[in-house]
Amino acid sequence: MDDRSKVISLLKERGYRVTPQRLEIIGLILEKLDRKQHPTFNEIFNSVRSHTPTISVSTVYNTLKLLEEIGLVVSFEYKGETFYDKVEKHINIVCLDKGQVADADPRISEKVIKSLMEEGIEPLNIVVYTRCTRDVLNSNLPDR
Amino acid sequence: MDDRSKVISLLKERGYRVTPQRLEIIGLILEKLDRKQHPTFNEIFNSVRSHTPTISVSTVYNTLKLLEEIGLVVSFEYKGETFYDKVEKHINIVCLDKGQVADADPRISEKVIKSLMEEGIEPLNIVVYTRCTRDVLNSNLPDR
DNA sequence: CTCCGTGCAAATGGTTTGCATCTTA
DNA sequence: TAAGATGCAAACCATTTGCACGGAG
Repeated sequence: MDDRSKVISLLKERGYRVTPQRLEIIGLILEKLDRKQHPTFNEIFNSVRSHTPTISVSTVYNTLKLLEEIGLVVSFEYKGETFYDKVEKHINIVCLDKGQVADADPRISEKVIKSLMEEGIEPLNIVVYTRCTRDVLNSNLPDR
Repeated sequence: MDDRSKVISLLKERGYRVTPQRLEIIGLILEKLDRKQHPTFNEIFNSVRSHTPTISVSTVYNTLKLLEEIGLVVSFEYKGETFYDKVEKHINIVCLDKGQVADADPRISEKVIKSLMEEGIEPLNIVVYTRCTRDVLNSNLPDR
């Protein structure tokens, strides 16, 4: 069962309705996250709008909040914008110089998360702010 | 030489003027950070205002940005608010349930920062979002 | 005396809210 | 058909901007 189907049954389970708008948003955000992107609200809103021009901001906001609540995505804020991300455990590196966001090397993430878990901290999302150099961001440069 | 004096000479060095407003803000924020607080913009603004009622929002914003630039503080955003913090290396735990912010146990922070540095990442600020339990936040519960 | 900094008010931009209308279950 | 979702516009709130005035160097 893929993520999309999982989310749909989760929605039904918890008494939320499955609407075309929600399906559209779920499909698009999963697509972006699969590509290792860290989409902002506006990026998500714009791609949703390009498919469904009448959809409203409030619907997209509500849906994203819902998806966060049911554990499909996590979010964090930077420079006044909300970024969305997959729940899968990893570290987000925010480059203070360029304002870019990228995943840290999985091996680093694994090590750090292990340290945290050993001390009883279950991280849902980790954001590390740094002055980045290319080699830190590795090959995971954001492609937006 | 204490932090306050260091900042003042840094300002002069870089050609920034030392104004009574800046001194006031620097004094108050250092006081809060020394108490292990994680003040928001509004908390800082309000205490500054209570001492200097005519100071403007823009001055406080400008000064905080300046202090971040010269490396006195770091900041991160959560639920639409900006939190300020000391630069000293440590991990901030944000509790998604209660919206509280607290420092992680120094021993955990040390371990995690060591892992990051070993991989060439120099963290200026680390924020871990979690569903907190009292024992994770330890004795470092925020006192605001 | 000259810039830089300040204060004020208006503008901006992301997010939320209220409400009438529509739709899922 | 009834509770819940949607779309729209207005409201909100944190932050930024423009500009005349004031003070640090």
